[in-house]
Amino acid sequence: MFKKIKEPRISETIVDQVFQAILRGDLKPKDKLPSENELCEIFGVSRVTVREAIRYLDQLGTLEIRQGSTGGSFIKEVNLEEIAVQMCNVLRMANVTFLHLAEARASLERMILRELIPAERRPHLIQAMEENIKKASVYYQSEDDNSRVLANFEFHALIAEMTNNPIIILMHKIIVELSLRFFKNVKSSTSIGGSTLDQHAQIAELLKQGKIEEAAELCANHICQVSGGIVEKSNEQTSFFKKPLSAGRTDQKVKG
Amino acid sequence: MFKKIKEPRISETIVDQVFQAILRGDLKPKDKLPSENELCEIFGVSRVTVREAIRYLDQLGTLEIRQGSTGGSFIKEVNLEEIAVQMCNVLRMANVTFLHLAEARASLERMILRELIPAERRPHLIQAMEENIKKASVYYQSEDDNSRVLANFEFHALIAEMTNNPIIILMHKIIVELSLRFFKNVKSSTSIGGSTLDQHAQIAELLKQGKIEEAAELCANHICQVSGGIVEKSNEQTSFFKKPLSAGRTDQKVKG
DNA sequence: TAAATGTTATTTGTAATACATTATATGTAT
DNA sequence: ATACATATAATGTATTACAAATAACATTTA
Repeated sequence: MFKKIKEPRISETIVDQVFQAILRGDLKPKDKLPSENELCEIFGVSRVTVREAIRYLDQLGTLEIRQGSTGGSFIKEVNLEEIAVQMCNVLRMANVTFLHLAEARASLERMILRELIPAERRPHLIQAMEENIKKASVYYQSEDDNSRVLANFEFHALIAEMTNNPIIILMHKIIVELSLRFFKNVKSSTSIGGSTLDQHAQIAELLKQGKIEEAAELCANHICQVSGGIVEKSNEQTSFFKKPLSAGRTDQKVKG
Repeated sequence: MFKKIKEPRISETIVDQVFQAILRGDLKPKDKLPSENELCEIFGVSRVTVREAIRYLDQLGTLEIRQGSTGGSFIKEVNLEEIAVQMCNVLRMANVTFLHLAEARASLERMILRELIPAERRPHLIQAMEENIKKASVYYQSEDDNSRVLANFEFHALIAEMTNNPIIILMHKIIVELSLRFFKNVKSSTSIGGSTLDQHAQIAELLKQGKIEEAAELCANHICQVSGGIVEKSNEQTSFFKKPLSAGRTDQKVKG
């Protein structure tokens, strides 16, 4: 009969107003919000509340905040890269394992290669791939683990970028970003070696020959294979960031 | 050669400490953080700063905050549903159209049905689908648009849930959540009618007969078809939340 | 006794003020 | 003109105070 009343925080209503202004087009990227003090007057609330709202928008990647006399809060263009990083923070505590990531990425890239790249864009993709391979081959000779990993993921990112579908691109970015963090944690990137480069070249070659289905299949297998090797090396560290929760524990304490 | 120095906000370092405590396992779901005042003493900072950190964790879905004498900040289990909703807020400003969503979901579900559901789980899926169809057929007779839309998406969510891969499930949830918001905006859900129900039944039937490939294909086509009808009805409203940015505009104003 | 009502203590939510820090712009002296 | 000091305006943080919410306990009342 009656609905439970849940007063939203004042800052939330402010956030909403700003969002609405953006969606209406009253606020566009590069535009500057009034200063915190001005906003206090505009909304008739304290600076604490205004700042809370600004924090929210900031953390969402909506704002760029600069200090100094010409500083302030500026509306920012949405950046998928940032969103992906943001997502990773959230997912740190979810039960995501490296195998989940590998499985998802393998399927995703196979799917993209199969169905989501218009034929006329394929030449672009192939060219980009070949350039990446050329660049990467330099890194692969060096002993810099990090560069090798990055070059590897760059190759795979090319595939996602070709879709022109921001949702697909974002999903791929999230997976890559999470995978990268895994690499940083386990330091087993040594499993990315010359064979990786060879397989990348093969994929490009297959695409060139119009053997889409085979290229897609090889790509998926390639991901599984590399990931499998890594999981093996890192042994029990497959659990992503977090060991499985141990049983009971109800005391309430922070590390002081 | 040198990296620009960007002093992190104090609150950010606090957030990090809390994160580390969680990842180490010192803080588990249901645990209570010290009260804001206690945290002030622990970290030796003001309440403003502590609250800023708490806000961040809260918005990430890490905390549940309760007021009152037994209130406080409690660590919360990660909830994919919430994350998806959160993501949508971020994506409101990205150039995502309904067609992007439809394309992504069609491909995603086809992919899942094809490759990501272990054979032994298929019976569960089929059963769940049949139950959904039974439930949904009631709603479909009523004239409640909203219920019909929800029942429809529930069917498709079943597919994602069967993967047991949180990344895949999350991606699907994000797409569904965004699609739902679109429906709320354009009110053209009337295109979801009896034929939808029929097609759902067909998909379940095909799966029952072990015709996986055909089921996957039908599912994808079904999504495209329904979405196509909706786009047609909503005409130029395909642009999701935001019209494409008009050309220049550099003045700085908020709606005061 | 039991149910309704009032009281209290604790915790988060908001306000107001002050000062610190940062960064641009402007003026001044060499 | 260049280098340096200064002014200025914005965010970042601290402090104090009070409002509002909420569970637990105490009190009243039928």
